[in-house]
Amino acid sequence: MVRTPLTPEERERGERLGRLLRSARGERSMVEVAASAGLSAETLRKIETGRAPTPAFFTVSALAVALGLSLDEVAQTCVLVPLAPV
Amino acid sequence: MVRTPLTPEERERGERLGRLLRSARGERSMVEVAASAGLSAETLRKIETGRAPTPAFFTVSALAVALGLSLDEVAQTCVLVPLAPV
DNA sequence: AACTATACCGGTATGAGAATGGGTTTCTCG
DNA sequence: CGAGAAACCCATTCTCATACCGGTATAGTT
Repeated sequence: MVRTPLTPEERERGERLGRLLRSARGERSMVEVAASAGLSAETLRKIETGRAPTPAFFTVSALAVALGLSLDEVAQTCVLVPLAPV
Repeated sequence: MVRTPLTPEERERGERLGRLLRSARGERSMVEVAASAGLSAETLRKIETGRAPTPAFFTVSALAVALGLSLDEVAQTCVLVPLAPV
């Protein structure tokens, strides 16, 4: 096995990331935010809809800057799923 | 052109990210940190050496957790390169 | 009704991340 | 000297991110 396919958990994580980014976008248009972050609107749409569940680090970083988000908060929101609590 | 090849600037950015992660690793071994972050040692080595200049967001996120780094600081350190100074 | 803007969707193409395995070097310790 | 760890390097392979295209749907405006 060379490259493990994405697990359902990873896809759910991507969906959480997408929902977070979309809510942060608010009323602004996809085209505007995507241009502000330096990526295509199609890519932004796929990330927001969860169809690109594991985007590149600097892509998310640019989006966080464009949306005024903290990367640490973004990561925590997406990763901190209730798994194996104490 | 469907997928633009990485520019030299993007590769330099990846090298900065790699140097930052390596210095944060300190005396710990690659195998240990990679296992702690849930990725292979080869992948960590490629990221540290800049041969994987645009790693996935959650990969860097897991590394930041394993190394005790702030994602925002990581992003700033890598993106905030002295370009076009006054 | 026609036009515009926005977003969704499927398909296509390509570059690159991620993992594996094998090989090499260097260092340290028994 | 031999064994082991640690890091580097290369080749291969699978999967996916990114981008562009065309088409569709909806809502708002004129």
